[in-house]
Amino acid sequence: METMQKYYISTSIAYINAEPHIGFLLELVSADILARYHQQLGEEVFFLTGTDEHGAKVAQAAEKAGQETQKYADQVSEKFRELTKEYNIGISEFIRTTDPKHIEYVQNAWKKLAEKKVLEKRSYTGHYCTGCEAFKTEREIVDGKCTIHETPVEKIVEENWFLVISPEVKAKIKEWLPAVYPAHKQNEILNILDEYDSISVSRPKETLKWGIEVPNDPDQVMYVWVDALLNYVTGILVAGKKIEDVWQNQTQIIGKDILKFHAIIWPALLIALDLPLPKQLLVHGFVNVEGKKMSKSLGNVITPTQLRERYGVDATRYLLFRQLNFYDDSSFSWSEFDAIYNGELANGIGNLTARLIGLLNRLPNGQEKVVQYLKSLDSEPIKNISPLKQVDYSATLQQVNELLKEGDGWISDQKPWTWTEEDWSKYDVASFKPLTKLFEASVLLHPFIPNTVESIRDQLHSLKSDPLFPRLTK
RNA sequence: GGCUAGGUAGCUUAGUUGGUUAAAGCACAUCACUCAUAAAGAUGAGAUCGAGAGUUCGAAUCUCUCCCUAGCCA
Repeated sequence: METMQKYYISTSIAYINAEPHIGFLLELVSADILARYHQQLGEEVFFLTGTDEHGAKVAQAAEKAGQETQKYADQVSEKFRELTKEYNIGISEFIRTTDPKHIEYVQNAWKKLAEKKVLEKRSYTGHYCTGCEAFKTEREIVDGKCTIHETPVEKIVEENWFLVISPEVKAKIKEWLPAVYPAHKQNEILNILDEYDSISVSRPKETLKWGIEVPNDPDQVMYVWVDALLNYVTGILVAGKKIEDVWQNQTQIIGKDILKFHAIIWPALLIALDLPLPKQLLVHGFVNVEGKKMSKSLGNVITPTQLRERYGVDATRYLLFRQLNFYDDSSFSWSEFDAIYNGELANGIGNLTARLIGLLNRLPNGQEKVVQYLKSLDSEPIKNISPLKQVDYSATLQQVNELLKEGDGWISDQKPWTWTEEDWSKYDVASFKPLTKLFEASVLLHPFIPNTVESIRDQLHSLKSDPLFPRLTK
């Protein structure tokens, strides 16, 4: 028997020191679109997301909230899980780095790293910023303060475990670079790669309490990134599956801020653990708001719930990929979202569907013919030419709009509302172009707005129309 | 300071290896229409393609210098 082609897609896991915002929503939806597209292609899809819950910042946030750390983590993690439900994100598993299975695997993995002698204990002197959870270089410190957080850095001398990035590992990473998209990110990695021979991967317990203990060295706690990255493996175990059954044909989606970790530490870990490197690493940009960086202090944070309340789930999913540049930084603006909502969703696909159904109702035995015709259409060719195959979201939506335009244009040209019964009898439903175009568009749209595509199908089957996207009035 | 990406019509963007009047959508103006969610259609106006210099018969596209934006690294 032929085995199904497999597809493993993951987002980065969200750090729980803040609540979900539009940036993480974008990442979740981007993964969901690819997951649904590969399901359309008949592949067996495993889709993982989750929360990253260790590190000093989480402990601090919990303390500030006056809560026990684990309770705090439970609570914030739940908000991210709710987000996946709110936006119809079809995940297979939601991994939490405080899951006992995760912790157990990470400790075993560490032992394996130790056996392979890629870990070394050394003394380290540095200036640490708790805000960044990282040691800072002299340039990054002004007047003894971190330039990002403007809080004092501490001078620290301590014993740390280091992950050695050997020349062999570097060579393997270089070979793997074509997996990184967009391609220009590959150069960035090459530059960074030369600068690291080893990376500190643990901290003394007294400075970092909230984390996974280093096996056989109870005074040390793992650096959050070692712990966090392994979620991509442990998520499979938590889902009750075997690693080798899922760990094939992986696509990982991350934000550009964590490229370094995914392009150096992560491959180094995988190589040491004898696991293949990901097939594809997609790196997306940041979402700014009206041209400015989104931040709590500016008070311009856009939440997923605000978007849903204004546009609804599917419209938001569409707008995110129509208006924002996934692979670059881009700027969110309410007025742009409104304009595209009205222009392409209400006036475009929504209106065409209603218009089409109105006309098809004039066709003698219309409903029966339409149902039969739709049944006979084959969606295979459309799926296979979808630019989603090249992970090109915006080209896909552009194609959708061209199809809809063709459909609308045909109606305006042929003026079927002027046809007599005799005229109608000359047309069979298969040559009614807008119906075909709408069908093709809906196949391409399915991964983006699955519920709406379902409604379109239902409305065509019943030939009763109901506005898919009610116009925004202001 | 080094590196990466970007700077194209009011806005958001396309522009493959240099080649005829620089493309699309939104917004705008005019005309026409009424099957549809006060929607759809046609036409038009709107760009010295960040600045300068160079290579070339010819550059938004290649080279150099500079300016601005975002980011990564030291």
